[in-house]
Amino acid sequence: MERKTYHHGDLKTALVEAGIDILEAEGLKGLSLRSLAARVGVSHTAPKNHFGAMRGLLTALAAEGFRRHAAHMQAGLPPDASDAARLEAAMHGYVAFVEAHPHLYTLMFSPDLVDHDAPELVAAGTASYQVLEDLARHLDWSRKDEPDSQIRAEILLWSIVHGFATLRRTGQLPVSAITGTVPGIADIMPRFGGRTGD
Amino acid sequence: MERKTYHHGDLKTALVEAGIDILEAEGLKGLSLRSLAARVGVSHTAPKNHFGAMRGLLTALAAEGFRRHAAHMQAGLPPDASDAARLEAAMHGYVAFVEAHPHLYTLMFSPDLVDHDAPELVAAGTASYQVLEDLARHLDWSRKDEPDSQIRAEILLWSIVHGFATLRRTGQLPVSAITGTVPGIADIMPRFGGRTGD
DNA sequence: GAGAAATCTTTACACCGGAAACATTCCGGC
DNA sequence: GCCGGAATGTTTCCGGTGTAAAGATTTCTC
Repeated sequence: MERKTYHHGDLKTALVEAGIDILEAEGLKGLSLRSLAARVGVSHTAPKNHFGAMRGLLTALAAEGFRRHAAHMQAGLPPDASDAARLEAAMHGYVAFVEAHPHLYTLMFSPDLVDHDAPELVAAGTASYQVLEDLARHLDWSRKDEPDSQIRAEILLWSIVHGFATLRRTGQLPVSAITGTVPGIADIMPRFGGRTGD
Repeated sequence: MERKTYHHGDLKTALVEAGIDILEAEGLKGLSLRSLAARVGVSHTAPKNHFGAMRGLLTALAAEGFRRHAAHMQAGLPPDASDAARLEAAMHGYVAFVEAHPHLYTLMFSPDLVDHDAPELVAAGTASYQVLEDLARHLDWSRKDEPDSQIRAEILLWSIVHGFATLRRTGQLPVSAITGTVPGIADIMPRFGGRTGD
């Protein structure tokens, strides 16, 4: 990739986009500062000006991943459906995103590769979590014997969807008619005990 | 580390032990063939004879991780307790192991680093999963409207414990009185809908 | 005990992330 | 309009990494 001007113009966003492209095409092992810089048409030390070091770059990629993750869930919500149906759709979207972008999702949950305190990453991750939380809030998870049942239900919900998606992504779950299809998540939702209001 | 003989004698197991030590002490980034070989007192190409390449070594470490994971859950089971209490104990043991060995557990679920088809790894992983499955089998998860409720319940169970543990490990869950303690897992078990037989 | 196989070392290579010094461009204050 | 500092990008160099190839040493097998 060539360019005429000494300055790139919008190198930071170009690096993030190219980085995600490489990540999705070749996985983390194919993503190096040098391969990335070459694709954008820049020297391999140019990214340092924008991301500090490799960790900063990966942090930016993870943050962008969270933004796309949240947007993907939002985009798949049926506008006029019940709260339960909307939550179910978000869970489907969650799992589908992981299946479509396994390497990106893995990076998003790789605290050893990423600066997990970076404000951009925290904001994006929180916003992503909020999609599920907002939908769950409208359902009634209360149990009289549990004072914190709402937050517990949210954590349980997130654990299920994250756990199921990562088990599938890591190939631990056999892909069969029972376990392989994303709708399996919805099928087990009635077990929650929450009254969905249908 | 020095040695007198040209041949090490039991290099393979020594490499696995030292590899896990490094992994737990310094994380994956601190584990290199060279650092590992230096610790064992061997040239950095010696591991190739036993593991082929880095991927083979990491696969062996992951397999050993699954064996220790299963053993840790087994060791914590109360012998004379109810089936539900034993399952609950196994879930606690599961989460506790992840908390105690975060880097090792991450490696165990890193399909990009590991040869996920290696017989040794498949066997160890299956055995680990069997611990939970065997305990869950004794409980009644049946729902008349779900033909595959047993396998669905197992997957749900595994998703919850794996999801919760990895969310904690990756620092996504706030560590508070509500969400930070491992017993939180047990608290939400009644939501399963399974009749625990207590 | 001799030849084959296993194990370990040495050497070399391509690639990597990062630091440092330098080149070029942009931009705000005059 | 221009000028000096700040951004941005390049070049060069360094230590570290995994792996391949060839040679050294030991063990195993017949």
